[in-house]
Amino acid sequence: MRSYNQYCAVAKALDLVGDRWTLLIIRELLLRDRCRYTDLQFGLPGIATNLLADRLRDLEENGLVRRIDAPPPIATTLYELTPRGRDVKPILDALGHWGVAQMVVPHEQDTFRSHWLAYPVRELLTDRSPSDPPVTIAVHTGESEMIIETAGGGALARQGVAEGPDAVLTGPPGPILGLLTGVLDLEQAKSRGLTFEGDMTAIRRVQPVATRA
Amino acid sequence: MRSYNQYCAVAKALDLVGDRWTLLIIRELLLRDRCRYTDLQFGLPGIATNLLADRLRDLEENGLVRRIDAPPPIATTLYELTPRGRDVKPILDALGHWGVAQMVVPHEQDTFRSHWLAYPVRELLTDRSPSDPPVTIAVHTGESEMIIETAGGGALARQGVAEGPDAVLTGPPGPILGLLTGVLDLEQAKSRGLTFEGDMTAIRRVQPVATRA
DNA sequence: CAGCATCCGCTTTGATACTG
DNA sequence: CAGTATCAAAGCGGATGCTG
Repeated sequence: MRSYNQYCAVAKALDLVGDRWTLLIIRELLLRDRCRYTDLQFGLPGIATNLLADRLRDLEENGLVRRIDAPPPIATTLYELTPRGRDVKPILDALGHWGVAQMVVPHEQDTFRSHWLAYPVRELLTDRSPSDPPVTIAVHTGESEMIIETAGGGALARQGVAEGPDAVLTGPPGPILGLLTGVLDLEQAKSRGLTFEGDMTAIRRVQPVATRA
Repeated sequence: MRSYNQYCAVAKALDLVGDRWTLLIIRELLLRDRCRYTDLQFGLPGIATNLLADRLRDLEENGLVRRIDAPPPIATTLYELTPRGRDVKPILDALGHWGVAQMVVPHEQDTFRSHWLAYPVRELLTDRSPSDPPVTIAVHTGESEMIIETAGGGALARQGVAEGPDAVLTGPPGPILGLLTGVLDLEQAKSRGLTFEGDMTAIRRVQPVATRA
């Protein structure tokens, strides 16, 4: 809880959420809503367990996180954001929007969790024909199945199993995002480990208009 | 340049701008445009000089900052943001927007620089009667004079000397912001060191509508 | 097993001093 | 002015141990 000691709005914000790992903890709580300590650990590969405990304590003291002692049937502590903590979302959105540019070249040793897809999908993909019935793309990458759906003129990702998807993407996240964003064409993506089934027009529909392969 | 090694847009952004002091350096370069090493030091009270040098090197390597060797008449190095660096602005805006809530209680040992007013003024103040001719408020706090002006339905702060301002605020930044935001009334602000001259209706005009004292 | 606390080697930070 | 050099202290990451 070191402070910059500057009477400046940005510095005051960073005093509370600028420590290493803190914004990523809030990312997890935003993406997964209320969850357990172990869920947070899973969603934050690389964090030391004492650091996670420390940060959660700090966040609780500062009123961004609330701790819920679930009743006997579950008998575990759950963590969730307070309203003030949820207000951090625009900061993460801005970071995500700026950070997607850094994802085009996936790094070899990067870890990955399925639910992280939410940011690039929302920031990068679109719906080129919003008046047509929505399309569904099943994505098999990481630890759990994800669904990408067109909605409200854009595209959203959520966890779940698609019934009768228009397309199915399987493989590592790099070529999957590469194909979805149009940075890679189908052949390039396949050569990097992607398996594709279904209708390519569903893919083309969500590709961003500007940056086409 | 430690990385989280997560294939996630937010983590990738934090890999580049998440280190301590980095976002505040970008704040300075955004607020002051191109400036010298010493100007940055002045705008970043508390930073160690080696850290500033390290961060500037990292930022340059990552393509966010450009170094300009000014020709003989000036004969000094200037730093400025690249387009990619300027794209960080929405992140700082989101942080500033969220962080102003932390400014209502100024801390005793906080340092202050006049140009930092830009964030709370833009985020907090408004123009309650945009159709009327604009008002000007001179602010004397910190090391240089600032002008607050209504414009485009809101209020902006910039460095400069006002000619014939509608009001003049002098004193520490806490009560000045307190009065401007309506958290303090004139008597409370005066008792905390504020000196006020001019027309209170100019102050009331920029006060936020929701949180009135 | 969930939820930490402790210990330890290493890196980063912050303060100061010094140099071209 | 624009940094580099040095060094103590704090923070971090990894491993392990403890408790309900």
